[in-house]
Amino acid sequence: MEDSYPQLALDQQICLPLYAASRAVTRRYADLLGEVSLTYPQYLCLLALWEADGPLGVGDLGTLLHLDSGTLTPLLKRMESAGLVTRARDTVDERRVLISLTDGGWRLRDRVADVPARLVEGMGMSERDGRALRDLLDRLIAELER
Amino acid sequence: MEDSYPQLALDQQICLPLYAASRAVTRRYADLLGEVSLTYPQYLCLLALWEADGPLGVGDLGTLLHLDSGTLTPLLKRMESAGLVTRARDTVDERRVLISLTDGGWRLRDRVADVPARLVEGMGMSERDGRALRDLLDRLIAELER
DNA sequence: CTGAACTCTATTGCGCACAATCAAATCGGG
DNA sequence: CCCGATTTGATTGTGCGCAATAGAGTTCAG
Repeated sequence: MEDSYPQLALDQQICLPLYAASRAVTRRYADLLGEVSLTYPQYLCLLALWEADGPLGVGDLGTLLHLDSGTLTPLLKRMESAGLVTRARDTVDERRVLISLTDGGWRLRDRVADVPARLVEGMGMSERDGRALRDLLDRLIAELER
Repeated sequence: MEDSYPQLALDQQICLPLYAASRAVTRRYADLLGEVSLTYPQYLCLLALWEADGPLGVGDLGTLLHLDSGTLTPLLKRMESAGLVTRARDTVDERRVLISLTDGGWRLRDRVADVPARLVEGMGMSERDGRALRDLLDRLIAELER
């Protein structure tokens, strides 16, 4: 066996579990969100808009979700086609496009209210471990996005 | 403010940091791997092949990296075009396609040997926290893939 | 007032991810 | 030996992610 590159061993990498876990969670969300024809990033946009309780610019959503306009623009257009949001130029600053929830977008809130609980249930993780994980990840993000 | 759906608050979700951290790490890898024209999943394939020290089937790679053939087939064809691997039917079981490293694929090993160290450096995470994070993620993956 | 710098979104192009489907090869019970 | 079930990889179609670029709108120094 080759041990000349121990630092390249697959099970030494922290990146692979992070990458695999993220995709595994996304797949689980896809199962839960398929019932209401939402993808996981679309669901995240709705979370942000429900919480903001008012229009958000594309850039605001990008900041909240760490996504850029190249991802968000087509995603938001699909959500507009699905009747979940409207897109309108800000009359004050016409560079901005304001995303607002439609009634249909608001209505979905009830239908996904149980999703977080159902997800956590499938993760088999204690409250304490969950907090520890979120804490480590938040620190990692802060460090990497400097 | 709306507090009727506390479980839908963005900062309560564990999914978002996981998702954002994974993409942040991938972006960092893209910076490091761009020098040798590798993408992050391609780099993971190489890690697996270097370690196996012999041909792997597409399915073997899929198991190791938690990826399926729909992702791997075109990815491996691109790596074949780049002269890093060869793809050949297994003469014993002709359903299988064996992926082997070329000399060019082996040569990259030296050129990326410092990547893990450079990544960890930018993550600003102690050895202990790194182990704790990997441990939590491994348990999460095991639970979600049941 | 004006033009250069800056901000914000859209577009393009490429590379994943993955569900669904398919076809070829292999295996296994009868 | 044969046929149905299983395994394996390829294909197709949709939806992200993101770098690079473009272009309209805004700001601000001079």
